[in-house]
Amino acid sequence: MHNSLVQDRADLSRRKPSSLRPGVTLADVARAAGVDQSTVSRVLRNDHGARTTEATRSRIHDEASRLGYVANAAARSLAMRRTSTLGILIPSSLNLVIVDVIRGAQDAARELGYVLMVADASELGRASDAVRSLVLEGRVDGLLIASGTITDEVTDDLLDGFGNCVILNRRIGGRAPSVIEDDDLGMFIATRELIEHGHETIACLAGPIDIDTSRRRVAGYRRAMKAAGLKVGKGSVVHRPFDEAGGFSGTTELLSGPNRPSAIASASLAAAIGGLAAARGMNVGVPDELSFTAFHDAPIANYLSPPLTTVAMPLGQLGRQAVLMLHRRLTGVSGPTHVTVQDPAPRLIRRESVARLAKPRLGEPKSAAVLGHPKLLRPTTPEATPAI
Amino acid sequence: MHNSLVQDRADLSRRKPSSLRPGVTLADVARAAGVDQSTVSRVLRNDHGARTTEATRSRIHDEASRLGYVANAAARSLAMRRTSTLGILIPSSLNLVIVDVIRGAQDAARELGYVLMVADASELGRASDAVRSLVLEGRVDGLLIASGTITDEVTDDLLDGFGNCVILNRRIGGRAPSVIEDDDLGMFIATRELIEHGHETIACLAGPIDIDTSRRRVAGYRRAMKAAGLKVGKGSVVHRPFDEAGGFSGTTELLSGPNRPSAIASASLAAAIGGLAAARGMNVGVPDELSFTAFHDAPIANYLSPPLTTVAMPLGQLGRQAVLMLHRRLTGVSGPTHVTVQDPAPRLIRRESVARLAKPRLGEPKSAAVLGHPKLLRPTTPEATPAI
DNA sequence: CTGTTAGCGCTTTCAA
DNA sequence: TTGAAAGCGCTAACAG
Repeated sequence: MHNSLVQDRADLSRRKPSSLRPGVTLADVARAAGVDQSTVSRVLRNDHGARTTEATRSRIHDEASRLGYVANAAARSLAMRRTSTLGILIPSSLNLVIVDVIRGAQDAARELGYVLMVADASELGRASDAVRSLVLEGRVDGLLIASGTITDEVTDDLLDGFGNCVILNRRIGGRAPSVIEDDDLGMFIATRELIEHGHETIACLAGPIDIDTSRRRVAGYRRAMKAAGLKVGKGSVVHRPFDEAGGFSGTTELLSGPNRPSAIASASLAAAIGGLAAARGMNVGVPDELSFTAFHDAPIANYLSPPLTTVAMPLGQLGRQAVLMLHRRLTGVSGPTHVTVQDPAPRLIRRESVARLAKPRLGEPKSAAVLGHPKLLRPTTPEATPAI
Repeated sequence: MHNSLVQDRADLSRRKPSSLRPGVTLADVARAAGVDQSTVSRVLRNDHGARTTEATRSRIHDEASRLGYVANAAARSLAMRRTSTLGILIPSSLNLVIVDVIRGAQDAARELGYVLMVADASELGRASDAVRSLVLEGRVDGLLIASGTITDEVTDDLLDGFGNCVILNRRIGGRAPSVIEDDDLGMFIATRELIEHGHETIACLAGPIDIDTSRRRVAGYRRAMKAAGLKVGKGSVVHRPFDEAGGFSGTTELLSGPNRPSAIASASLAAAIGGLAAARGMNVGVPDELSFTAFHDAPIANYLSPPLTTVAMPLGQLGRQAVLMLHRRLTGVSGPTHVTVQDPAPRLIRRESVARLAKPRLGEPKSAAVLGHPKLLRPTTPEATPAI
């Protein structure tokens, strides 16, 4: 009596122009199966103490699938006080490599039963607005921050009001949990490759000076130089944004300076692309007159002129580990709050942008006097990639 | 006894140390302001009939901001039966240009009061899973589909159960609302540029043959050829995936074929990058021996060798219009269900990959004698782009 | 093993 | 102008 009345009213008022969901609810299934909705809830969710008759159990499942029941996320979130959703804030200028991070994070999130919601860091103009709409409005249980644009200020806000976030590839005053790649090692490997090809005057095309990620990469470069007993000349490290234009500008400066390097280790892929263009513009042949390495790998590296030698970092693991850490925090499991992804080690991918230094410095001939032997590495097999 | 055991177990597993939201609710504000929560709700939302005393009004605002109140999205969604969230499905292999679409969509969404949730089309393995978690679970009010990976099958499912979606840059059997760019015009413009430089044997590096986007681009190419009275030779249109590898392979085929083109109009940017590499690999100089144009523009085009002449499409508007259309549908406002973005017209960006045909074709091999006149266009000024 | 009963935090009639 | 009350669809004690 009362019930049917309420029911009708609900149906009436629900007649919005276009209904969003199929609209079949737990109650519908319950009615159809002749049980209470709490029973349906238990069964459909495999509730722990779910000792249910096989009969009702299957009846419920049948009805549910017959009606096409899907639980409503908002209702569930409200009742459970958790959304099972994780957010990831990415730089507004989507760079070449972030997609690997996202993919890794997404896979891990799915495995743990979360939905990953990616948000452009410029989504609401400023990052703090994004934080507001995601975190404060309770759209996500936790947040991955993979954007260098987020200022320390915003991050502080975040950390104060909301502990459930982890920073990717950036360390901020040790306060926020973070997972980083081994930037130092990666850059070390790239630089070493250059050194092993006989280069001694090696410059570093670094990122913005105020980002610790950038500093770690420079550190790896310096470490390699030191290990080889090489000096880092004055002005051999230039700081520029991690993009093509930055690389162009930085490389131009390096090549115009007093002691021109015979090799450049770039701290990013995009900058290396710009650097290649700059060298070309100054008629400096790569790799004959200038060797070049890039940090991070992407398919495009294969198709540049020349194909770029890069060091591929375990970006997918970065995303995955970040999700795992976040999950631990959300579930109260203890664990490290700062991890450096080591597992798939940085991998040097030799292509054609590094050559042996043409003439040895100071009559110190390198034993393997083979000149640059650009292996004619064929680009990889085409794989399907759809249009937008 | 038994019960408390279960209880304990539950509590244990539920031990979520860190609460997700500040947790201040409408009731808290109401209590603090000494009014009912319904009043707070009205005031804070500027309810239309909100005839409220200025006194209570400001008191409520004060308390709300003092307490740092932010409405909970789940509760609101549940009560209002809408999430004010829009989803956008993007290709798992994030291409160079999708970011502009996302940005346009995001801006429009924000203006209309939506949050845009971007989801990798491979989020849950298959697109239909993504649809499930977004649409069926009611996480979004509507969905933009900007992914060619989504098969027509999945799309059909979508359309059946859920009308509130619009397809970007793809038309599917006329059933789903869609907004597309003027692919035909864009390709026409690129091809015409080639024609105006004296080329007659012009090939088209097209996308997958079964995607209508791709067909429209080819149509533009053909239209330009026809308008100039030029013939499209047999095998002058090759279909490949819209990526570097596809472009590499397609270009290789074109350059190896019987009647080698003096110019290639690529139907995507990524493919053009691969094409440039292929030409290089075959020692075919661009633009001296081969002119090249690409469809869509991105900063990287400036830094290739040679810098690519492209046609920039109004991708931001594409995203924006799609959101507007979706919003119309959600609010029951009528309007066109198929729009072609015309407003910022496709724009040809001349760089250095197109040269005047060295000498009139006699169907003879071209000597590398006369060259074009590559303008030494400097790459654009560096702009800040942060690291991941 | 299943049903009853309270909410989760918010919106929204309907009264006052 | 404001308050009371009834849900939105779901989960989670608790009782039977």
